[in-house]
Amino acid sequence: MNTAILRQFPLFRGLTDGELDEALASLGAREAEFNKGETVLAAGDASRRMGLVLGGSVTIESVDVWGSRTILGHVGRGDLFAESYALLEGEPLPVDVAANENCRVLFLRIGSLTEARETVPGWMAKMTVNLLCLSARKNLHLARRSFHIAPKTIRGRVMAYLNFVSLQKRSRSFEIPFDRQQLADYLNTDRAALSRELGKMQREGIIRTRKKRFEIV
Amino acid sequence: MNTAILRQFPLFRGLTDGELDEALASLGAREAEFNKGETVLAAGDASRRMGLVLGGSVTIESVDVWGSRTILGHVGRGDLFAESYALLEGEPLPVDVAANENCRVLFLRIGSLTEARETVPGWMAKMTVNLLCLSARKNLHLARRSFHIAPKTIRGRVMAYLNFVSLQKRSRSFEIPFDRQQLADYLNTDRAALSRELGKMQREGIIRTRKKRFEIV
DNA sequence: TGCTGTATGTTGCATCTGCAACGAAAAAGG
DNA sequence: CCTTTTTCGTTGCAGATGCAACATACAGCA
Repeated sequence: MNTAILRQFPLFRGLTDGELDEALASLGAREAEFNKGETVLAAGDASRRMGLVLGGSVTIESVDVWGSRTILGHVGRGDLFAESYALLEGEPLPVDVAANENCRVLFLRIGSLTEARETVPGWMAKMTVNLLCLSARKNLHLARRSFHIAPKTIRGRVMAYLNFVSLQKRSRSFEIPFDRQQLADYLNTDRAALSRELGKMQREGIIRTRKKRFEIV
Repeated sequence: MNTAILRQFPLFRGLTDGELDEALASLGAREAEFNKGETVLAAGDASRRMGLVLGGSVTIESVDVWGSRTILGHVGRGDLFAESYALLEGEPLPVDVAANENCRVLFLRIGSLTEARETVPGWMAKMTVNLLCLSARKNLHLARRSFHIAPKTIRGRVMAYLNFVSLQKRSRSFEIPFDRQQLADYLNTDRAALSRELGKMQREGIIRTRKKRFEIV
């Protein structure tokens, strides 16, 4: 395992070479490769492992009792998955994780981070802080999206989202990181209906848009 | 400040008396009372404080540029608010926090928890772990709700939610913690439309329900 | 018991949305 | 330059949803 590469990831930020080795050993680090379509973690898994995507990407999906599959999100290089479940006892994984393309994953049993102990090794203190930051950031994104989806009309959602990006970029003219289909998925709506509403908003002079570029009038 | 009471809260779990005192001092703990309706934290606040509700409850709300207010959530005794923003630099608070009723709040500047340091005091290690657990748990709830709201029809949302509660309680018959209005709010839909759909599902024999009691057939 | 306020069910209606299908435009690839 | 693929806009239509208004059931209380 190439520790030089691992240290690039936020999860291991600040760790010395020695600490990184200790950490990997203590957390039962195990690297694995998956081909596109293979199952990385199955729902119900109680092995308390989280994953760090070293390369490629995985998909979080849910299969309900009727067999219909819902994509809940994508996780790319450098990002974690199943970390909340790995941390909390008694929370079985409610979703499946599948390889979105050929990918490499590092599994870590991070449950031990939360066990009470007399003295805390340096690597553990640092990784706990790193995990806390990552968790807080994921929290921010989840809360933000939940806010953008809250309005019951497509127009309301579009406004909430564009308003947010505009504030973030400090400009009334900006580009969004989504194409139409992705924006529709993010806003939990239909692409055609989204296009229709965007067209209507343009005709009303509220916004101007071409492709990923938007302007709020 | 009554430290005996504070130690009941998960945030301070495992801290000794001495550690708790140190922690409160180092984090600039400040207790404050608010009357119903008063602003606890205003959007844009960059003071990097998080809040712990000691008594009563507060409301997270957002006011958009048109002045319309949206309730994003309630935070009750023992729960935290604004912790993700307090932890992450450069993330201004995007929402308002207001007193839902007369309440007492403990403010803490927890940003220092993430600063690199040579030696980590005991209280800091413990509180970091506690915060990590709380953050992970909040994450779980956010992800769960986002999953329950993902279906585009009311029926789909109801099924997703009831399916989850049923699995959690390991029974096809159970009570939910929401009344109709609250369930509608949680599922991001209209109460009347929800009632209509529940009635339809009953006539179709999919479920049986009276008040908060549900049975999946 | 009777009164009152709250929670829940019901319904009409205008509107919105999902879905499917199609064509144009742009991008990608030879 | 041409072909193929992907992205995007448009539209018809059936069905779902939000909203408002009202009826009913139920619980708390004098």
